[in-house]
Amino acid sequence: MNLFLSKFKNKIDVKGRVSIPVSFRNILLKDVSQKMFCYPSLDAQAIDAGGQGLSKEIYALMDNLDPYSDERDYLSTALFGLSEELKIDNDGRVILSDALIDHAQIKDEVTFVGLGEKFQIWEPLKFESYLQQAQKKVKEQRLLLSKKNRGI
Amino acid sequence: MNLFLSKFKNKIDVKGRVSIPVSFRNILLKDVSQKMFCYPSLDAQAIDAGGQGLSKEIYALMDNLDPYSDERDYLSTALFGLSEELKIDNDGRVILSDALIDHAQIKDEVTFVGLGEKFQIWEPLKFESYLQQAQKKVKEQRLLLSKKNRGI
DNA sequence: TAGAATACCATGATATCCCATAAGTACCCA
DNA sequence: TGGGTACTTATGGGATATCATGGTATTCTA
Repeated sequence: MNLFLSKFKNKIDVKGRVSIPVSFRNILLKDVSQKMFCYPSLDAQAIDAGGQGLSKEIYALMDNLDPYSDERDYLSTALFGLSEELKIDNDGRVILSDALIDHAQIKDEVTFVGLGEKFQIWEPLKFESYLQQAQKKVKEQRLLLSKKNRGI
Repeated sequence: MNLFLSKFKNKIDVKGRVSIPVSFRNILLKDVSQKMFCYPSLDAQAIDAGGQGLSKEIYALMDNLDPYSDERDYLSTALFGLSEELKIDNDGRVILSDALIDHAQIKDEVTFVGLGEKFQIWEPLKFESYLQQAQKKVKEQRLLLSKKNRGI
């Protein structure tokens, strides 16, 4: 099982190119599409990204919704309207669209964060503060967890 | 079953490499991945580490949570975002990431401490004081217990 | 044909590989 | 039992490969 793990901070050059960390890249390049699927994260100021698995997951999620519901309209606008399949170039780089950059408030550096079956792309400082928040929440809930799962 | 036992103090060289104690290494190398899975310990200033078993345990823990909950987002960020699968080189060494070194306040030496199914990596002095504290706690517990059950 | 997108190349930093060595440990046999 | 020999392990160092990143050339397209 290949998971997106760890975090990496990379630069965006004057042409808007950014290197995908090699460990993430290798997972993405196993797909036939050779693309990076991404869309604005629904609850964070970040970009959600992954391979074909993630794109299929999103399609499936949409399929479960009532075709003429507001919910579906909203989701398909929020997700598909702004989602992209970015081509990975020969050097393992992608160019993020203006819409995605805008959503995540990215400037000239990004932090890639592995989340298992997908990953996120953040503006580095925004991620650091989110991480602190996440760690705090996890610690608060750790007592609950440790009763079911020893030692983690 | 193979358990991580005992403790070992090893050096970190100028390239950041550190030898995994051979008894630990042999357990890790039984996995196909040939990797050491690790992440910052949630409750100690140390690194938690182990083989694929540990990584699967974490993955299973995550799988039990609602896919679109805040709880899952926080936990996957704190765990997957900060965990790593370090490659073990031909000489049985790994290179710890800056983030891990930072968390554990490691300089140029580390203490590997076996904890059964996983192990921890500590800055040696920090581990010694933690150990003393732990032993003190154990003695206190003993006194309490021995009043009810003589001779434990 | 200009501008943008894409492919191709260059480079410094760093990780990885491979070999050397010293200290320790196990082993063997007189 | 003692002493020597062959392994094992931790650690150091040089050579090589990889990666992120910057830049140039080529192709596409409008």
